[in-house]
Amino acid sequence: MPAPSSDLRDGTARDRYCPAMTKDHPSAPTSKEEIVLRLFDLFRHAGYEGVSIGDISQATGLGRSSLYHYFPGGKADMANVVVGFAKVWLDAHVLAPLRREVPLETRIDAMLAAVHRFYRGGAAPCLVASMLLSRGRDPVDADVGGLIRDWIDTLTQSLEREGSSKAEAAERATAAIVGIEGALIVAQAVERLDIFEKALGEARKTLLDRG
Amino acid sequence: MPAPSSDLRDGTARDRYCPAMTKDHPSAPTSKEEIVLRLFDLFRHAGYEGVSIGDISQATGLGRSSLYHYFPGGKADMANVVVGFAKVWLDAHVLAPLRREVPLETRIDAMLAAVHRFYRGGAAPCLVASMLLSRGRDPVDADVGGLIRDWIDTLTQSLEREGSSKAEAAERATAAIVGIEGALIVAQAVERLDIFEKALGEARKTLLDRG
DNA sequence: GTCTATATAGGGATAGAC
DNA sequence: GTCTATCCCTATATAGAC
Repeated sequence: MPAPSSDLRDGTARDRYCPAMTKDHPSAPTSKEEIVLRLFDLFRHAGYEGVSIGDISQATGLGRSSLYHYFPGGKADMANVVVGFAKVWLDAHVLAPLRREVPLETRIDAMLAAVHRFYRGGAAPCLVASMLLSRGRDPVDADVGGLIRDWIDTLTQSLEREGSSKAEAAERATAAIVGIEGALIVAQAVERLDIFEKALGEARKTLLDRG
Repeated sequence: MPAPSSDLRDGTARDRYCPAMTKDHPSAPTSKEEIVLRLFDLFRHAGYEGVSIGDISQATGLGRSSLYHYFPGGKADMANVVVGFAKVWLDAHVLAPLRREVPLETRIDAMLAAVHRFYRGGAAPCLVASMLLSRGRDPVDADVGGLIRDWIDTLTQSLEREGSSKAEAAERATAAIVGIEGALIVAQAVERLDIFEKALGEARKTLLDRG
């Protein structure tokens, strides 16, 4: 498995040079945020149990000692930080636009653009789906399901502001997210990214239809 | 993680008593099909890397030696057999009804009933989604994505017989399966099985709407 | 077929020097 | 902060007796 870059960096993240970069990983490691981004990519692709410290060391270019320096709690710590990062990123880029005081269409399109970026056009799996697999067997205590819950809730509230009843808004919000999550699975299973693109379009229709 | 029964047994599977049943697992093991059913449950819930031989031994009540007797190829062998089982079950219970010469509504309802049973009303994850996680890193050579591909193709053909164009039939078939797969993820993430039930209803509408 | 015992590798994690 | 070396546990898999 290669270690693709997430391209989820914020403008605020000024990369700094890291002298530790040495051997058999694709490119130089950088800031702590960059490290977290690579961890995020690993966990979303392989789940908690599917990622080894060796994988992480290779993907980041950091030795074991460095990793345990940044994450004293070990692998569980890393996973929790990754979930926290996802929560922050989701809130900043996907949910925040939904709370703005702009037309519904503008809000939805902003959300969908962020979603497209977040999942790399359907090429990157959902962290929640990947981390759900080991729930109950792993030492990760972060609330992964809460990411989906927050997303549904915020989207529901955004639709309610347009006059929909709470029940109908919740139904549409849920349906849209169900379609996105399902498209990620199916697109990867049959290796057809157009399925994800199509699903985003369907979600848009679901959310805007006589909004 | 408990070891729930799949309730996917065929009528043809006559359970036979197995003397090896001994210690700390929920109920007596039985035929080889019963063993595969338990493996299926383990892999769908935890993925390939998330299941250990110890887990399997406990869930089946079989010692390591017995497991390697039934599956000489070890864990990879077990996973491949499980994927093969899923393929056979899917074909027999989900796809076969779609090929029958009965009204479309009858075909779709038969498929949905089987799907409901297959996923235990949304409580059981999709094997494909779980096994996709380790693809490329594990020794499983079975084509897990092929399960989804076959499903889409058979459903598409079933819709085409009703006069839909191939393109539209494929779109609807894909959308229905996307909704089902997504509902499994979301339902488990937010722990609301009604989301899965609702998704089956939506799939039905998608597939039958002016079919 | 199943058991006990074991081989071998890889996992996560830590110690202590630098 | 990073390195080297190491500890300890678990994992898969096998051998050989019954």
